[in-house]
Amino acid sequence: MAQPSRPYHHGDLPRALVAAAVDVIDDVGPAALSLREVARRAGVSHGAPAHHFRDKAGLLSAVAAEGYELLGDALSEAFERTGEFREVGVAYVRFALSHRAHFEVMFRPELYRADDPRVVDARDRSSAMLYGPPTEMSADAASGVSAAVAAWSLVHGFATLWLNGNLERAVPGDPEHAARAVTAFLTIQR
Amino acid sequence: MAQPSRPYHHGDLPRALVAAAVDVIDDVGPAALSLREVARRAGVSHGAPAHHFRDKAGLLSAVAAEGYELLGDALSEAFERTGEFREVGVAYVRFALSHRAHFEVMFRPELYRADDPRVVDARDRSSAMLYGPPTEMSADAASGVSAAVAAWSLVHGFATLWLNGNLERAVPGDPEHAARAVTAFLTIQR
DNA sequence: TGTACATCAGTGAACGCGCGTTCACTGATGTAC
DNA sequence: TGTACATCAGTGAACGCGCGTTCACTGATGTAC
Repeated sequence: MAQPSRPYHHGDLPRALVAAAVDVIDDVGPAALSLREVARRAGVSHGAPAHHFRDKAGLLSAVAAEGYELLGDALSEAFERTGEFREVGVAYVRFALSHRAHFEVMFRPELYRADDPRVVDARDRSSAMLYGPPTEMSADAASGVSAAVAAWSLVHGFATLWLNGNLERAVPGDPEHAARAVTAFLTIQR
Repeated sequence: MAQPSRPYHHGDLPRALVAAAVDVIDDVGPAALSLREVARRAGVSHGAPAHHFRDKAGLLSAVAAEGYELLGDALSEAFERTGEFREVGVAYVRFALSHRAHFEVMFRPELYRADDPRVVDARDRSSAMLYGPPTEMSADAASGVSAAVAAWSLVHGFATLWLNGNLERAVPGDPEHAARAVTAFLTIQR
């Protein structure tokens, strides 16, 4: 009987490498990620990642793209489920906290190729949920944009501060609950 | 006549090294900073930094501490000058944009020793400006904390998104003006 | 005024390490005939 | 059914690099006597 050990061909190494990269980032942060450690965790030789992603920026571009895709999905889902823009913001925070590695890469564009087509597509799609959710914005367009920027800033700042451990003392409870409470201070008519 | 070249003793190498570190971070970001490059820019041998800061985390702790000190100063100054809590938020954004290197280090505590006494002191002092500015908070304390967290999140998120280039399309003008506009969406009674 | 000594700041050679990248290779798979 | 060949995936040795840290040293300064 042949050993059931790993076959020579992996099957879906690109996906496995992205998963391993997320794993590494959870442990050491996005800047300290090395291709060799990713290969190690995926159980392949250290030359293998270059085959699929060319270099480190290529791999992180895939992580960022996947992140924006997941974020876009999460935001649409929240709006469709509740019909409330506020819940889109809560979903943004929930995404950041539950996909920390993706989130951290996404907002460090110097680490990957921000003009990668898949990244651009996915980013535009999730931006659309933040700037132009499928309801009418408030009367004039400029203040509508400002309102969207204010909302985005609020939830992005909350998520960032939470991930950095800056809110632990002030907001000891469940972060999602706290995020919902914090969005109550925004006055956005729609 | 003796050459007016650099004397053997520097005079204030610790200060020069922190300044060089800020310079390096402006160029390559806080994660890619190396002690050797800092020493190179300060014009000393690569062994010299260890004399004053022990290691990289030590140097970055000094950058973070200086950052929190400058931030605390900026926030108090804004409140004393205008008497408006909103202008404290605008000052927060102004600080982040004009001291990018400090700001980026401050909010990446994994890069330095967050329990360094000088860091703790300076951080507490600037936190006090965010959480307990010298006016009475709104009626009940809990919602006062939430309000402060909301305000901090808003300006922190705005600054972070701006620094990452995420707002360029939506908010093309002067960031400080945009920041002031965005804070208008916060309803905080005081 | 001068000498000896302690202290501190900065030097530069040396070390070992993990990294990214390259490249000739081998294993596995699919397809044409 | 079988054989030859092309293609793709993954290997592993090799390279050169910049890094952090260590350490014996040398230069400069201050102080005691």
